[in-house]
Amino acid sequence: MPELPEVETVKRTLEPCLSGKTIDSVSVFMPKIIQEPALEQFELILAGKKITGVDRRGKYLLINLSEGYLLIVHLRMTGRLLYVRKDAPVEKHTHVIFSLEGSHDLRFVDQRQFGWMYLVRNNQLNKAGGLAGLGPEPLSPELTPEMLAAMLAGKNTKMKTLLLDQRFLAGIGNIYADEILFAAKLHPQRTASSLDQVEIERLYRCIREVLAAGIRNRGTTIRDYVDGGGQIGEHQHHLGVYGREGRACKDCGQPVERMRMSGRSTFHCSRCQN
DNA sequence: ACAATTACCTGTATGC
DNA sequence: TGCATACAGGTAATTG
Repeated sequence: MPELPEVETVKRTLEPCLSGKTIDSVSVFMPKIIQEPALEQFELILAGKKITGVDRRGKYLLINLSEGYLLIVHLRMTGRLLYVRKDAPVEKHTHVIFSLEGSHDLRFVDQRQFGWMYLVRNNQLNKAGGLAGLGPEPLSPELTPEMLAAMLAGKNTKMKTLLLDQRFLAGIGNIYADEILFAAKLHPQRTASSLDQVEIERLYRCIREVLAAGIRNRGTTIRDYVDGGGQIGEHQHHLGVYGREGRACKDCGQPVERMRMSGRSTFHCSRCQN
């Protein structure tokens, strides 16, 4: 569910609440969420650690802890990390509770149980899932149009598939992939190597603009997504094609089409996107 | 290299 | 009302 703009919004809403707080204790109700280390170790190590900061890499949340530890969380489809008062009722599908010093908990809630977390030393983040293999951050200054051109060169993969590949760029998912291609006027089935320089520069600009707009609007809430404070996003009101099958394209009025690519619903306007 | 399918889960929407 | 089916923002593993 959450893509880069949503995870970034969670990060921004949690950071001021968590930084400097000590974790008193941890309760895990769904052991399979914890990938590493063993459950007793997970709870034992976390007790007494202080949270020193919160970062994001792709769709991963990185919670920095004292003594060189790092808690890595991936929300997958329906995961939520919520900063809530300790006296708030424990909602359904609450799988982990971090009891913090003071009045609040950090709770991990996940209806579909796809999310997971790793606790590692902060020099061993290669231990956690696909984190080490992530491509560049789409919004970082290090990504230039020239670099994007080099990444696309010689690839026969279709653009929709490529944008979903976390090793290509980190953090783009099904909604923003469709929105980026619509903004860039590129058909989802175009192959990477077929883009000319003008199209690459347009793609570069649209990747950054679309993701930045998602962050500005505090993420897209279709059904489940909320930020660290439980607030829904607003970007669903600004979507060009995603979820708009049969409705008029905002640019040309022709009905938006839906197809299936890489097993995912893919929306596009066949008049605007070539 | 690239594409397509399945699995992991629960909940919701749709059609009959 | 019940029941079956399809689908949902992600990723990893498997097969072709």
